[in-house]
Amino acid sequence: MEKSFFEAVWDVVEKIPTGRVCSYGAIAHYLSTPKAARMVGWAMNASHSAKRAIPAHRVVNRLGILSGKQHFGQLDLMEKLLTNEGLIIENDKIVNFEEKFWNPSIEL
DNA sequence: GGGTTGACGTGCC
DNA sequence: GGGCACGCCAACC
Repeated sequence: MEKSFFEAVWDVVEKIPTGRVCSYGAIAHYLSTPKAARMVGWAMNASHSAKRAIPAHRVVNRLGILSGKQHFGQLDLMEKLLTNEGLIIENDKIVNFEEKFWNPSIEL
């Protein structure tokens, strides 16, 4: 019973340290499928069905934009969560994105 | 098996 | 610098 892509993505996402963020592309690249960044986002969409709690708010696109905030129910929720973890959000974008960026390929 | 989808990324205008 | 079009690949119907 091999883990599906979703589970593999979730496994990586839930390892993102608090106060750190990651991009879909970085996760996809870590899974040796750099072109499949869209699948990571899709896995996030399916994270609601996951048994474990997936910190999907720590996953943004490569620009550090909270592209998936509309999937959190409240548009303020994702930003609020990240801000609560010490990140700086401005116009739905992480200001200190590069500073807080967490690359699984390097740090994991 | 085939077409559609999607919380992306890159390139081009 | 912002916006649009194409590509990419796995899951879903």
